[in-house]
Amino acid sequence: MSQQRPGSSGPAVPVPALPDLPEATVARLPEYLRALHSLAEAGDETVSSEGLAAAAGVNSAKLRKDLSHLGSYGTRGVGYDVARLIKQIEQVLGLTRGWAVALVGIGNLGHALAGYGGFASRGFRIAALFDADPNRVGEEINGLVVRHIDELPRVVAEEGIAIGIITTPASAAQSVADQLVAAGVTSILNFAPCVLSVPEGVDVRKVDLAIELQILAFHEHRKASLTALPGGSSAANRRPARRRTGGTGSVKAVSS
Amino acid sequence: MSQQRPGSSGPAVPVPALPDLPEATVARLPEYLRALHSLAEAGDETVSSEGLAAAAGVNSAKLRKDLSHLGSYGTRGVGYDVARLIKQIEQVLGLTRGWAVALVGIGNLGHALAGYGGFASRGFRIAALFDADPNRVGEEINGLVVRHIDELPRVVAEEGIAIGIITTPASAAQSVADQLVAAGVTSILNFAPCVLSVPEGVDVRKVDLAIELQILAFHEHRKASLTALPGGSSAANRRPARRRTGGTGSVKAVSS
DNA sequence: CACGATTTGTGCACGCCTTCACAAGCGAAT
DNA sequence: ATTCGCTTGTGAAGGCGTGCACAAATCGTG
Repeated sequence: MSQQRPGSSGPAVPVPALPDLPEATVARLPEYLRALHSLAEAGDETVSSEGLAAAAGVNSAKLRKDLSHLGSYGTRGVGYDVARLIKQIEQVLGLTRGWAVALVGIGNLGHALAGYGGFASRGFRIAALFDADPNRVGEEINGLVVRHIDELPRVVAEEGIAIGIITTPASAAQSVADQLVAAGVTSILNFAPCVLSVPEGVDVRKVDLAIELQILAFHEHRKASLTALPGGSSAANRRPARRRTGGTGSVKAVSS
Repeated sequence: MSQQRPGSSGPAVPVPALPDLPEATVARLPEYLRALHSLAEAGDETVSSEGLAAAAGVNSAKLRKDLSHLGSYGTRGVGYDVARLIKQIEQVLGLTRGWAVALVGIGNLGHALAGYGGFASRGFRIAALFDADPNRVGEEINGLVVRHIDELPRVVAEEGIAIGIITTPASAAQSVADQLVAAGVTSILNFAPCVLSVPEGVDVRKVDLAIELQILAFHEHRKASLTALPGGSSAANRRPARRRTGGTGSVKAVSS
């Protein structure tokens, strides 16, 4: 594998040579990053794969393989240098520059996201707020003034915005997505419960809160019907409180 | 924790025998459900796998396989009966009963979720709001009064709450999770950026908004470095606007 | 009744991801 | 210098999920 690794200390090289990362790994890197920041705050200078895996809620073997994909920097017998690994991951994820983000749809959720502090602390700056409703335009949230969506193209260009967040009702989402794309945005985080149609080259990630609840409901539903079954009290086969993360559980079935 | 699905209209067979659903399928069923509701509103009575797949943003073969897992109800040569399929999926997901949900942490995000209309319309009722801050207790949101978290055990029992949503800061999340579990909640949707530790049998799903942005940033970062590469203007190899959903794109690398 | 058009349901092969298990490598202690 | 304990990095195996391609089934029509 190509494990390019120019001196990282010298920020001379912007992007060494993007390693080929499995999508599953990319999705976990941010979680590792968060865990690392937490460890750094606690004063830890190094951490073992076991320790970091626990903090991130994953399997340690998986963690090691993930890190190995980006030309890992661990020291056998010791572990990983926390500060170094943070820089490495931030580099790979492209977080060394700040990203300007446009937020469209200042309703309930949009309002909350506009005021959410969790973005700024992780390299994202909400650079502009938009809405189509003239009554909302002009309102100030967290130091930002809500603009009319017609200004989108100009502001996107001015601020160098590449990422957009859609928090409009589903009925408006596609239109907003089209406008974002037309304005030059190439990554969209969609909170509206609908499928967006975008041209090749534009990335869309969807977050649907109701869907998350429905998935939980399924498991809840299943658990409920399991307890009311022949197997009797399955308390016996419960393991000694194994700790789980957001991870998936296996879905076993009751035969007939 | 009783299950109980009241005999919905007609269908003689209540719950044949919980089918063994792959987790990936479970995660997609809610999306199909949303698409189906949309089709029903449009007046469609039947839909082909191709049509439904398009509306849900997935491959038609995948859709058929997913549906086949729950003892499919399609008619060859015709398609699926929309109303019937809706009932079927709702049955499997356990949405025939309404789920009472507790929301803990009435900050920016919690406030927004408390007022979010997308839950009620999909079978979830926010039954109670909690916060630890005495200043927030008593506030009324959307007809609900914020209670102190000490009341959690009583209210959970009274309202039959099985699902909890955590929208507190990360520092408080673990403690809140413990309290939820102690009160009898067995499914948690966690918005706090941290790993929760819960006993076996409790499901946790995590939604981290900053992580979503970081994943987008990675792809954006990659796209940016690609355009600045030898290949020249890749405008030529753009396909005629292939439509994508929240789905994943493959992460191809630049070999050299 | 027979036929053709259409669409479902699924066997199969492929690729990705996960997990195990272990050799290689590093540091500390003797 | 050597040994010993610990931890990383990875080869290999297994499982899961995806997508193709096609047989089976159903409806409408003549």
